[in-house]
Amino acid sequence: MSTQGFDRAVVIGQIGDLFRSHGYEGTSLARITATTGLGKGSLYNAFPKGKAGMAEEVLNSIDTWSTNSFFLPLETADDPIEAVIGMFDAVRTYLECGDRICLVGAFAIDDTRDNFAELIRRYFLRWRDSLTNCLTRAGLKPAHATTLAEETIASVQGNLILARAMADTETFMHGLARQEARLTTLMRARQRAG
Amino acid sequence: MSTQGFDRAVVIGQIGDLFRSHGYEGTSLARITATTGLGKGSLYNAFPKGKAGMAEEVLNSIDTWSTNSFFLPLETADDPIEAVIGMFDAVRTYLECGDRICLVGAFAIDDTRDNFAELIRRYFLRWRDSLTNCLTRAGLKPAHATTLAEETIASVQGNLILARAMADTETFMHGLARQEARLTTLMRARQRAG
DNA sequence: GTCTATAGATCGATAGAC
DNA sequence: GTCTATCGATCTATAGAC
Repeated sequence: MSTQGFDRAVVIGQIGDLFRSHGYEGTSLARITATTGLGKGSLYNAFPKGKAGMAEEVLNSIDTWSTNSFFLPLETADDPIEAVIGMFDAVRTYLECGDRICLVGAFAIDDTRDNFAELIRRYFLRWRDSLTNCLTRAGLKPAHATTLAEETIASVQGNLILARAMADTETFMHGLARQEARLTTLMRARQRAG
Repeated sequence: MSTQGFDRAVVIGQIGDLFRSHGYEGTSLARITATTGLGKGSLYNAFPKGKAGMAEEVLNSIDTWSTNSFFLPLETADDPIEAVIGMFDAVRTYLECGDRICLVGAFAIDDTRDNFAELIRRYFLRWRDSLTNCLTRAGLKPAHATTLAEETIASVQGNLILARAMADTETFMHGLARQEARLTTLMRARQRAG
């Protein structure tokens, strides 16, 4: 039975935020019990695979959220420019203007990656390919679109690190705004040309 | 006396690589003794402040290396274009074409940052300002130069994450090459105009 | 399903022999 | 200066009462 006395989605969100703050290794079960209010018994009942299982579910929930919020819109929206703008808005909201990190990217940095390699790889491939798809439908050449997509994702991840390192979230917002303008300008130029 | 039976620089390099692979929290003293071949007694004799002290020295050694390898050249070289190319070469060498991560950036991601905030902040500010300085001397407007400098650092950090996430170092090399071409093209244009 | 108690390993750090 | 032995705390995970 799945008659649990707590909201699984809420708990997954809380655990995700712990991973964001302390990293995978730095997030102890003691911290998780303190934040969620659940005992270890409840946690292991809900997540039989322990901490690794929790991380997997957190990553999957991020994937689901991203799919609904911008992967699918990028792949199917009638107006590609709107979809790109929507992606930047979603990213800004999700990353709280640079205060919050991208957990998938964070896990990719050290050997935490090796434990979730396929999930991480799929996530970034999907992001790149859905954005490439969108830019292509806007009239850009596929090779150019792929390059732009990779540069956009790198821009998000890099500006996040830079903003955190300099303790200045405006750095993140400005960097994202420039990249957004770069894409929309190119798309609008194609729109006028076509 | 500093009569130690080992090469301190080598040990610092080994510890730095451990931090790169496992993160700060994930790097245990057991791992450090296994890799360096030094017992805990030797380690605490050499680093009285323990793991935090080791991390501080690792970060300082990276700062020193970067200062000599590209901060100072960016600030003083007669030929700004050469200095920018030299910076990209140094970064490619240091990060082993994307196989190795930037430890300062990695520490900036989670709350490890809080323990080394000033060191991390100073490092990225110096990088940004020395590159801005170089681009300005090449004839670019200061505001534009600062923006380009931030975008370049973000590009390095972001392409590193992207390459690791997709398990493809070519992504990193291509991203870096494009950013390098972007900067040198702008500088050469100013050179012809001036 | 949730809790407390606890196992067994490992953590960072220290003490003391040599 | 380097080692081994060990401390007390903390780690992930499990057992068993309720």
